[in-house]
Amino acid sequence: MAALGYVPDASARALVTRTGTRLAIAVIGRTAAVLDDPYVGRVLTSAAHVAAEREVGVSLHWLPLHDPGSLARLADGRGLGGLVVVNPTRPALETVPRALRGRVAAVGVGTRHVPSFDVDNRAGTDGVVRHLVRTGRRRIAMVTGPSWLPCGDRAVEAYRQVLEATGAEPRVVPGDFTAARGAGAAVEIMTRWPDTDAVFALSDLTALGVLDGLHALGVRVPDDVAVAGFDDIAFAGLSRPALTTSTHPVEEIATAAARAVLDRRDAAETTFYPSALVVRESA
Amino acid sequence: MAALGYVPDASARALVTRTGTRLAIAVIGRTAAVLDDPYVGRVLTSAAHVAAEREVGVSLHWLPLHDPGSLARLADGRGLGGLVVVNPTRPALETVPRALRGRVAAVGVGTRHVPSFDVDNRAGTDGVVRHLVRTGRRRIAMVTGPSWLPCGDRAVEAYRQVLEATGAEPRVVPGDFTAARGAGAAVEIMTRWPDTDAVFALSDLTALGVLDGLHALGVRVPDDVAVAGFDDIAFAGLSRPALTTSTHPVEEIATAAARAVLDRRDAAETTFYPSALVVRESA
DNA sequence: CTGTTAGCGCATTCAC
DNA sequence: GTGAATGCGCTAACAG
Repeated sequence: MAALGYVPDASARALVTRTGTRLAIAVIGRTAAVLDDPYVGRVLTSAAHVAAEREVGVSLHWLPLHDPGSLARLADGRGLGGLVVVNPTRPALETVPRALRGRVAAVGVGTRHVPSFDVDNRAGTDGVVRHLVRTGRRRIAMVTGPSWLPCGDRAVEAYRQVLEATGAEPRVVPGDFTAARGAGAAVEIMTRWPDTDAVFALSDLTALGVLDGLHALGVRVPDDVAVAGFDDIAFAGLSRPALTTSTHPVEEIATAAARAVLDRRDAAETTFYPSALVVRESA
Repeated sequence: MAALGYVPDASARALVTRTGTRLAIAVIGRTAAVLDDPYVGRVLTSAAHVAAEREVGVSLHWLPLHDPGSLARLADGRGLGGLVVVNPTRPALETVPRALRGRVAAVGVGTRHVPSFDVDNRAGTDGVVRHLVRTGRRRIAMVTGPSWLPCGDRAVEAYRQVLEATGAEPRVVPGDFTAARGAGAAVEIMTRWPDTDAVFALSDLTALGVLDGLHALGVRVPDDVAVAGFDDIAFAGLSRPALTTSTHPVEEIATAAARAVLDRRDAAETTFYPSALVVRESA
């Protein structure tokens, strides 16, 4: 039959199975940091590409962080073939209705019922901070992500552990993934701890902002202070100095999440993807 | 009835109207320049957001440039609620079947049957080049886009006209929208015309590459040579020196194109969106 | 286990 | 004009 070029009609199937023909991508958070994040575009692009093979489409939903009902409302809608939640919080995931079990995946932390496809932030951070230590840095500061993002916890923990091993005090400053905050964080760090010799930001955009902030302070990178980012966004290699960072297979992660949902494969509770150090000029 | 919260079922409607529940985004070209272009992500994000309101989804398709049949094959598939073609060539648009008339839009050049939503490249280029002239530059070179991209023609034409008005000779070098090519183009330009005092690239990524190339040659920007880009990508404001460019409402354009298709509004043959000069440090 | 049938929710058609 | 019937292409439930 397939030899005759038969292709099932997605709409008809969706109608009768009451299952919908679209894959919703829900991004938690509506701050500028999230809206402008190229990361979301990469996830969406990969998902839309996977969806194309299955005759379904993807839709994008930005959900407010502090409205627990919004995810449930989205998931209740008809026409939903599946759901991929980006950067979820665990409480938010608890609100997805049972009916969607097996058709939900998370890019970020997951729960017992929602399989997670995520970057191994712990190992990634460990790799970056160890690189800083290996190249002679000892007074290393870290700019974190938004406090509500659970994925940042593992990274901060890894940073603390490496520093503890070297006997150094942690110097943690809160960030929000924006470049503007990076510039501010740089000033804050150099004011509080003037002898800082390295800054690790949990976001490339923030790291680029740190580069800017340090430049404005007259601090040379990497001579005086090394700077490292996280994610390896497209521009990381184009900044001056080119940004040392850790690269993540975002496309691969998003593709796997989309496939897991569309193919109703029950994935492992958590699948970690490697974070790989990319040494450029800034550290 | 709507007061009772009635929402039509998209799948059922799609089934009976044989019209599909997804909006396909077809991107013409499979070169690295297109695949890595953040522009596509922005278009897709906007389209997916519009689609979300309509209970439909979007799918993404990268079409080879030299396979005229690919667009027709895509358009023939069922499940297609509409089609938005990004960066189309006119011959490619001619291949979309009649059945889709009224449900196709182009982001880029259009045809009689395919309404176009596009940046006013002519006015944008005019604005940038005039700015260079106004700030004292006279020997201005231009790095174009891929030759097959029709949208570049208007820009090159505008560039030539401004230069003609100043009595200067055009210095046009072919580009491909990549940063790597920008670096190469910079070398090429400074070799062929060593007295060049400004470079305008029809792509920010290329302009950033030009910045790199000039830096390697020991040329100071903007003191020796001014550099201007086109598009105002996210990183344009973060490069050093920050890139002077022209900003485009990509989200607005993509949203309008998606709406035109999904709402079956017959749009004007061409809708131009403004290109607005953003003066930063590089020019 | 194979073959048949009812019906998903809507738009279109036809009868009135 | 308003209202009932048909069928889009498929899956699930059922009968043989």
